Amino acid sequence: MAVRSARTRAEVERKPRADSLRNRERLLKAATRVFSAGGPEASLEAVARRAGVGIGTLYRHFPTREALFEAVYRREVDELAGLAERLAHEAEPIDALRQWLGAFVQLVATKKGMLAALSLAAQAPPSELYAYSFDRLTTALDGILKRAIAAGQMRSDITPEDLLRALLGLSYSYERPDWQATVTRLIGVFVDGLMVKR
Amino acid sequence: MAVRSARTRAEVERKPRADSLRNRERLLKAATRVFSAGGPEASLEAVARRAGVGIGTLYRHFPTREALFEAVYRREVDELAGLAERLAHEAEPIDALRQWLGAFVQLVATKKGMLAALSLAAQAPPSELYAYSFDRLTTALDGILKRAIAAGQMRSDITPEDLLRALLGLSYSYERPDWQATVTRLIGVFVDGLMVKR
DNA sequence: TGAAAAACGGAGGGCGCCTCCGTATCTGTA
DNA sequence: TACAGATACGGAGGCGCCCTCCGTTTTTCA
Repeated sequence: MAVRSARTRAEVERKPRADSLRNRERLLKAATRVFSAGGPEASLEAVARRAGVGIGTLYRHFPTREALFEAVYRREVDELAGLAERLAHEAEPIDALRQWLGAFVQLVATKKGMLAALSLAAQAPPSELYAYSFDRLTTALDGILKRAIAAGQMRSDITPEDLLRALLGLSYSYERPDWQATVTRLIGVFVDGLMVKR
Repeated sequence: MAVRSARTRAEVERKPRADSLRNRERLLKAATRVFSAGGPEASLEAVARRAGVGIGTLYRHFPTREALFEAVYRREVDELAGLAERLAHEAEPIDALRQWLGAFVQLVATKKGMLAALSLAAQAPPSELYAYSFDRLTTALDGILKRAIAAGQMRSDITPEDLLRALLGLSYSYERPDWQATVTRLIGVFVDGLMVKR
């Protein structure tokens, strides 16, 4: 008697192992530094080394380079999306857009890896794993765009995806001397083009 | 006696060896195909294999990936630049610009590697080798821009380099289903933004 | 025709990708 | 506290690519 459980299995969720959590955290920290220094094609083995973890462990936690990227930059993406949502309510549509774009450039200035991450996300659809980042941002942007269009201030044939891609593309000259000014200027031109004539 | 030469050396240019010329040609042909299929990071060993040539030979002819790229796409660049020069004389400035941008997109559609090549050129300055392509295009574009600005049809704070970079960036969503339409639309928006307000 | 110059080609050392599986560690139960 | 099963670890190993180096082959020129 007292043998209460017996088949309790299969539906019982164990809590994640402590070492697993610890390693995941270490990997994220290491990846942040390595990507930030070495760009999007930095060596994953270097990440594992820096984390003090076997390469197998890295791959178990993050099956693809993309997955690791996304995990590293998810927080940034969330913030960016949150800002868009806030601006959609608090500012005039066109201003909201300009402010958000400015914030984006600002962010890229400090977290260069993010641009690479999002660009990967924006590329080929095969990267199913990226859905999160890209969706999150386009959805948030959509709020701003819809209002601007409804207010008759912006042309209606540009989707949030278009805008995001354009933004990513235009930002791609980062890594040059005066890039930030240049990119800001280019984005300004683009926004001017978005505004309804007159 | 009869020993006429003796120190004739050092200033005498021999004609290039026939096999060298032949191999160079083969490599260019192979590279064109391989880059076009595999994108900018295609394997150089694959190029050598396809050319039926040793890897050492490839490296002797083209010491860097960039050098090979440039050699492959130099002809295209020249054509593009030539078109810009012609358009600068034959068309209304803004039209000339639109036509040239359209031609660019068209070209990228068939020679995808070119986009990668030019993008590399537009990146970090270290790539001395790219100077040619980038200079050639910006110079040619400058003709169109100058006229448009002089005619009071275009804002004056955008340089040819800016425009080229923007073009490259905006084109970067190629490799997706409907990219050509999208890119054309985005470029259209950008040009609208370039035009002097009303 | 033969010697010197030029070019060839691929082996080899290094590195990164990713998989696979024997071993070590942790968790829940009694 | 002890132990069995579940879970995670780690790195060796196979593969491909990068690039260099040098012994061998081919071509040129006199």
